[in-house]
Amino acid sequence: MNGVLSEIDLLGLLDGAKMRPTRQRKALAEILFKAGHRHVTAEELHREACSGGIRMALATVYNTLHLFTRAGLLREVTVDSGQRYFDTNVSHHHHILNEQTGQLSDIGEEELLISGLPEASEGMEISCVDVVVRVRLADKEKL
Amino acid sequence: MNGVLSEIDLLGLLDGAKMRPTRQRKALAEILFKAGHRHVTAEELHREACSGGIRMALATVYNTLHLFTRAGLLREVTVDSGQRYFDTNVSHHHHILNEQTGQLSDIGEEELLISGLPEASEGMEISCVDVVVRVRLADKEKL
DNA sequence: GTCATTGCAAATACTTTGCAAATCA
DNA sequence: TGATTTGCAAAGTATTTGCAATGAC
Repeated sequence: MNGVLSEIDLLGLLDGAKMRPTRQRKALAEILFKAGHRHVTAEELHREACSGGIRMALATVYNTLHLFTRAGLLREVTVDSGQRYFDTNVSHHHHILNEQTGQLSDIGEEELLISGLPEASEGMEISCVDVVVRVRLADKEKL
Repeated sequence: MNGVLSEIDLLGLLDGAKMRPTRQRKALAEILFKAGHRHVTAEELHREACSGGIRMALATVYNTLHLFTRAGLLREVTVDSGQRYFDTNVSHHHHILNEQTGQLSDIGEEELLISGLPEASEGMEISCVDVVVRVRLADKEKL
């Protein structure tokens, strides 16, 4: 079954990250990792957990997202100055952002070729290059 | 004098944007536009204004930044989920971000060549493509 | 049973709104 | 003078912290 993790996998995931498998963490890990790649905000994830009947403070969602990120299970994506997005795809890649809905999707790193990148200045190194393609509804009224 | 705007220019700038030349706006416009291109956060700009002896609420700085942005005098840059940056260079271009200091600098649009961009899906159009090159102090301890 | 770790209330950081005061015609 | 616009206090979001309660061993 593509993308589906069993209970065992979730436990292994948490254990590998040296995190105790609490009720809340298991619930969040399941939502995040059970079905393919996802992009979530803390608020969305919290809402989903609540819908699933898991009582949890929003702050716990934030704490868990940060712990997962530190453990390399998630990656933070910066596309909005108002909200943090977390991506379950931790390999390096780029993003398409729907400006109207806030919906994010992936562009594989290998799909884009960027040339002309400047040298990092003396003593500095490039840590990563992020591309965000912003899209919106096409303007039908265009003259 | 390279990059220096006279009082007349500042007034013309505000007038062109149909904004009344209040004491606060003139002060902020002077800080922003008197010397080449800048990248500022509201907080930084407020601090500078205060240092220059111009009393002003932080909220006024935000309001003015938004008004300037709507008037096309500034452009918002998204590189950090925690803070809004405003850029006095309103032509389309890319950025280098120093992850340690938060310092931003420009990469001209013509310097980078990006190939392999996906088509916008049906009914959508690409509004812009933003590249952020994140740099940090080179790791001298590298093995 | 112990004690590192968790989960969440309260605090903080950042930004926006609503309206009294100021400004221009 | 009256409509319009401004500037800022207060309110609203988004996120982080500190510590009492918990739960893994």
